[in-house]
Amino acid sequence: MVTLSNEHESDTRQRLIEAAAGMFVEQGFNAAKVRDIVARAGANVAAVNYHFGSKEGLYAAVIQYHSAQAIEVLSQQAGDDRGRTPAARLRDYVRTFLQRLLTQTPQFTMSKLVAREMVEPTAAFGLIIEKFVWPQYHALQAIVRTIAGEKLSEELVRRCCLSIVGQCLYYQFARQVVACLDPGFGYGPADVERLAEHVVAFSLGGIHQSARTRTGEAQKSRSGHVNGR
Amino acid sequence: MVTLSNEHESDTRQRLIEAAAGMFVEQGFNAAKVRDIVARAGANVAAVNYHFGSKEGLYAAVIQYHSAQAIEVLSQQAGDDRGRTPAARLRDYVRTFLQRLLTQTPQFTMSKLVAREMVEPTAAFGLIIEKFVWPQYHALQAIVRTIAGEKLSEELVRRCCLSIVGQCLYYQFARQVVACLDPGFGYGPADVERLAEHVVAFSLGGIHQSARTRTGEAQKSRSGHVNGR
DNA sequence: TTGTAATTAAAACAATCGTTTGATACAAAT
DNA sequence: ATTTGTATCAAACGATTGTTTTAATTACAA
Repeated sequence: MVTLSNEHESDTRQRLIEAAAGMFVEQGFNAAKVRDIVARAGANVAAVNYHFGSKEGLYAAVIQYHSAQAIEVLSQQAGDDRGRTPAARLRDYVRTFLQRLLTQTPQFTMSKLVAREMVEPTAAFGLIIEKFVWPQYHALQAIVRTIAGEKLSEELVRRCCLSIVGQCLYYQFARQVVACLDPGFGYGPADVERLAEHVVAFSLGGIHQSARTRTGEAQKSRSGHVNGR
Repeated sequence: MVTLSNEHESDTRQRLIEAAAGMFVEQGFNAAKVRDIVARAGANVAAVNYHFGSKEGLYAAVIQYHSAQAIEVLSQQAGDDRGRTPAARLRDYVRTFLQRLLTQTPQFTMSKLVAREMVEPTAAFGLIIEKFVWPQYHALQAIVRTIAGEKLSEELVRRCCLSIVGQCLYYQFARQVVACLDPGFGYGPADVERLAEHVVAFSLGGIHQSARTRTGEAQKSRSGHVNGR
């Protein structure tokens, strides 16, 4: 209620949101402790309950704050797809997806919060799915469909989409594992750029192969097109 | 120390391990509370510290117990690769990987614990990586290499491997999201079987496409082989 | 300046966590 | 029978959690 159109608009409130966003991204909702958050914000313990009612309220405020920012960016990027090749659209999709997810920039905090919600859902899960996951998922579905040229069943389109986002999200979910299995990958802009190129190429090949293999007779696909023979 | 060759071998100890394994798989190490574990095991709260010293000790015992069982299964499956086509080996790899990861059978608990360690590492992380992730990773690397026919750089081999396991693990990490985006997927044996077929086909196409695109000039791959043009 | 509301701060609250204690029962050994 | 070692239990411990209280401080209007 005090959120908008209030001339005072406490500075502590904003610092709490930013500090909490960092902690929630780095440690998740449950692992992030309010005493650590207020310490990072330079505020008192009671401040979170005073300004947001509860830890959950603070989390909701964090989501709402970065939501507005993220939706704004999302809307301005959409619409310039006309004339572009389907593969180029997939490239853009994967590249921006990975950049927002993996690079350290304090911008695009929302993408990391969404990823957190996937592995450790909170009360905001439904809202996150509706406002961010579904739209992006549908956009990816459209891209995959045009790439496959209507040769894919709806089920296989879903499978391909999940394969694509699964590849990307694994690098965020399992950072420590990636650091072990691929020590050369440093999550820098250049690394992310090359990763995006791989995911795009890999997924383009995967989509076309799925379109060839068809949906029904998965059982006897031993005699398919890409077998090592 | 008291683990083997002890005639008493408390029954409570075993019940604790099994109950704890379930809780750790379902909720993770931190979210699983010892009072819930002992309740499921029908034991007293003090039993955990009496038999295992601490919650971490219980977790270590769970890992050790299912480790032995899992390594046993792993060793008996290896070695029957001779004469099989590379694609068939990838099919076996993905299928068993997904079955162990996604199906509900109390067997193969280890796979789910390994997946948990990836997103929420504990003190056992290093051991898990060394004993389970590395071997499986190397096996997959060998398969991918033979499929690509030496045309892939080592970096791209790693990328392809991570793309494959990323596709699989996403269905375990983000179960709730999958349930939203693909409500028809029920994690039953038939679902997992069809998913495996997709991941194999998708990945075979991805590997071959990666082998075509090559490693260096990712930048100008706009004129590659599979672009929608 | 004074009065009023908003904000901050120190302290404590109640609940929960992993852990420990001390008593008790039971078994095998002396 | 007594001792010793093992196992279980109810109860409580100390630490940490999110939350609340109460008073002090600040900011702004009358």
